[in-house]
Formats: sequence, structure tokens, C-alpha cells
Amino acid sequence: MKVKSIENPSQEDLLNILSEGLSSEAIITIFAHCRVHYDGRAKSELGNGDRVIIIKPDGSFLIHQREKREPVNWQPPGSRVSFQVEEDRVRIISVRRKPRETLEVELLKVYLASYLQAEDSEELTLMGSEAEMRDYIFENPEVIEEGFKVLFKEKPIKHGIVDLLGRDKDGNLVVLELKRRRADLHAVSQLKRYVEDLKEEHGNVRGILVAPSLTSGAKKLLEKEGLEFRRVKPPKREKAQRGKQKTLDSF
Amino acid sequence: MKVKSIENPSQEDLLNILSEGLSSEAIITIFAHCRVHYDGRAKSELGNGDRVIIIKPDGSFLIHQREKREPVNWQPPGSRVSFQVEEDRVRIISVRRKPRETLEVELLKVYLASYLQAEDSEELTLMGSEAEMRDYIFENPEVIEEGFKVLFKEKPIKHGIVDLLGRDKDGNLVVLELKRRRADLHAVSQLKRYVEDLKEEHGNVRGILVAPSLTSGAKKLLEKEGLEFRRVKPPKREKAQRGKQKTLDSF
DNA sequence: CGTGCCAGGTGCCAT
DNA sequence: ATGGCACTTGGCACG
Repeated sequence: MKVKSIENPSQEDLLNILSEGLSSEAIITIFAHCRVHYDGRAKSELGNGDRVIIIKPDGSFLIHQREKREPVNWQPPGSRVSFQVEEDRVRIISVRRKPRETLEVELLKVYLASYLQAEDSEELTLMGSEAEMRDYIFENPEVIEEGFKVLFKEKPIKHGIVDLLGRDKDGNLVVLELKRRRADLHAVSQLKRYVEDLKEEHGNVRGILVAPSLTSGAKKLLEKEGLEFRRVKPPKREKAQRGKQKTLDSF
Repeated sequence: MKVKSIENPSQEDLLNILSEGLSSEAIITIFAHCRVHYDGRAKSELGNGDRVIIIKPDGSFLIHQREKREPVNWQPPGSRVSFQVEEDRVRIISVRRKPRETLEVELLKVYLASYLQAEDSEELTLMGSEAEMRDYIFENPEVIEEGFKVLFKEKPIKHGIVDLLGRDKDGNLVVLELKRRRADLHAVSQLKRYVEDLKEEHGNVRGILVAPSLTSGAKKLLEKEGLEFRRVKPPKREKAQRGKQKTLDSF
């Protein structure tokens, strides 16, 4: 019996679903008219309305309204769930420590209470991430320019971590900042920070923003700062393997 | 009849729930053993497992595994749902245009099919955001320093938009970059970009990072760049009202 | 743990 | 639509 569900449950029914669901590490889903209070890093109030509530066995807690991809309120994994029973209503409370955050759902009317003892050992395989773009350029440095050689991947420098660090055919140090999508002002600032950092210890340093495209503002700032752009799209192929720290001595 | 649910539904039952749910603008929730394919900005595959699927009337589509706050796969609001019926299984397809993205869920076994015709007119009221911090400082500029006056809120400059722009008691232009939480390298880079921008047209410009705290790296970079820090925590009080563009002529 | 940074980020609001 | 940026960002990998 993987699943259990009760429409318009009595208070006893509801409490059964909750305790069985929690103790059996199931995913609990409740349709309810409710009100929500949150206090922690921020603070929020949500008045009465119909929502979908999900409680996962890892402590994740989601409250969804009828619109948007994002939950209106939530609690991250690791939070602890408990419930209080009052005269005519049940209150579900989720507490997170460090930072201390509490989420309180006042259930005014429950339309459906259910849980699923989910078995799932599969993990997502994702193609087209920046990590894959990095590996791709690492293996095919010529897509940046002829004679380009990679020295480091994910190299920590004074203020931050550089995606790729290499040398051009003239021996200049080259910093690459990769973006899997259209690069914006933030990306240019990031690249500029790395270039300025490295210029302090090494002579000339080139900075290249590598992305499928640029926003108008990014282009303006990039040109003003004497930085460069190479158009590269993230490859959508199966990730080969964990390409860890690659170090080629000093530089 | 706000809610409908069927445990271990027949294919006909399932199709009824889906079409009734979609046409009545309900939130549809399905517990199922399934497999998922996604292709769009990136590409992903997810093997067989038990998941919770949510389809919202605005086109939002969520697939949740038993862990994490984030859906393993999803589709944003505005996507269009349809379904294909095969011999022994149903396939739910969600398509987004611009960018073109498709999400396909192959339902191998459905444990529970349900929907809720949710009525909800309430919106979240949130306290402690950066916007509130901005309004707070706008109204109480002395929390930055004695004699500080605000000139602009959300002021667009050459490369970006400054949170707050003002003048100190000596007449120097002052840029404030606000963070509702511990400020990091990114915040410092952002502030530096604004300060450099304004220095080109105006004489001396001070940059102050306003946040509850700083990361170690942010502190180092901030000091090296001659920028300043003021410790301010975001206020958790009810938002007063929409404080729009505040312009005090030129500066 | 804190620091740094990506994300199929999402959402909001501006031009 | 594009742009610039915040978010209770979440999640991960590394020191």
C-alpha cells in the first residue's frame, strides 16, 4: 500500500494521514483552505485561501498557490515538522535551526489529505550546463582561438575563482569567464575583477567572456574595459565524467 | 465539488481527471511512477521512479522527487499542456514557446490522480526585503551617517542601476549598495562598478556597502578598493506603500 | 561550517 | 520584448 488518500477527512483521518506519512517517510500532499505565517530570515503573512501543501521526508515543505512555479511559502530540507491540534483545526509547524525559521500553516478546511511512499533511486542527468561548457573548452581550446592553451580549470585567485585560465599563442595570460546563457553586466564585472586581480602579479592579462550572446549593456561595458567576447554555445551532449582539478604546475 | 481524487485510476479515470482539471482551471496533482524527458535551454533525462506531479492553471508544471525544495523538472507559467494516450500508458506533454522547451512525462503507473479547484485571492505580504531596507534608509538617512542626504532611489547610471545615491555632509557623492543578507564578492564588484562609473563624471565618489555582515573575501576586496561598510539589518515591518521614483532634480 | 558561484534559475519591474 | 537585479534564492563543490 504505497498510497493513501482521504477526501474531506475528519480531524482524526487527517491526523492519521499526517502521522503515518511522517513516520513512513512518505511525501505528504494536502489540499486545504489555510492561512500561513512565516518568520525567519524574513517574515511573511498569507491570508486565507486554497493551496496545495507538500511535505517531503527530508523536511522540505512547500505551499503552492494556483499560480507560479515558485512556492508562496516554504521550508528547506532539514526542517522538522510537527503539528498542533486545536478545537476545530490543525496547525502544521515546520522549524529549521540555523538559521532559526518557523513556518506555520493553519488548516481551516482540508479537501484532500494524501501521502505516497515514493521509491525513487534515479538521479537527473543534465546536459548543457556551464560545467560541460568548461570541459568542452578544456578539451577543445581552439574554439577560443588558434594557439590558446588551458592552464587551469576552476582556479582560485586572490578575489574569486576563475573558470578557465590559459595562455594565448603570444604567451599572454588569458582569463575566461563562461556563461551558459546570454551574459549580462554581472558577468562582465566578474571577469573584470579576475583580470584586475591577475594583472597585479602578472604582466598583460586578457579577459574573454565566453557565452552564446551578450546583453547590450554588457557589450558596452566589455568594450569600454578592453575585454573580449567569444561566442560559444553550451554543448548538449552526455557528460563524460568528473573532470576534477587540473593543474599544470605554475604559470 | 472543489476536489476530486481517484486512487489507482483506470486510464479512463485518469483522462477524466486530467481533462476536467485542465478545463476547470484546477490544480492537478498526480502521484505516479514515471519517466521524464526535457529538452530546451538544456536537456535532461530522468529514469523510472515515484514522483509528485503538479500542473497549475497558469501552465506551471512541477515534478517533485522525494527530496529537495526544488522540482527535479518543471515548466514555467505560460506553458501549454496536452496529453497523448498510448496502449497502456498516458504521456503528458508541456510545451513552452520562446524559448521553445518541451517536457514529457511518461506515466507508467498512477497511484493517485486528483485536482483542486482552488479559490485564492490572497497575496503574500513580505517583510525584511531589500526594497524595505531601501525605503527605511530613504526615510532615515542618518542610519548611514550624520549629515547624509539621499538624492535618488533606484537610479540608472551608465552601467547599471544604483540602489541609493546621495551626498555626505561634505558634499561628496555617495553610492549605497544594499544587501538584505551577508554581502559577498559579487556585492563588492557591483558597488565598485557603480563607483567607477560615477567617478568619470563627478569628482570624488564614495561607495558604501550596506548589509548585516560581510564575507571574509568581500571585506578584503572592499578594503583594497577603498570602499566602505555600514552594518544595517533589513527591517521586518509592514511595507508602507509603493515608494516610486524619487527625483530631486539634478545633482 | 563559511566562501564562492552556477542555475533549464524565477520573479519583478523598468524602458 | 530586452535589460538589470533581488531572492527566506537553492544547490553544489571546495577549503
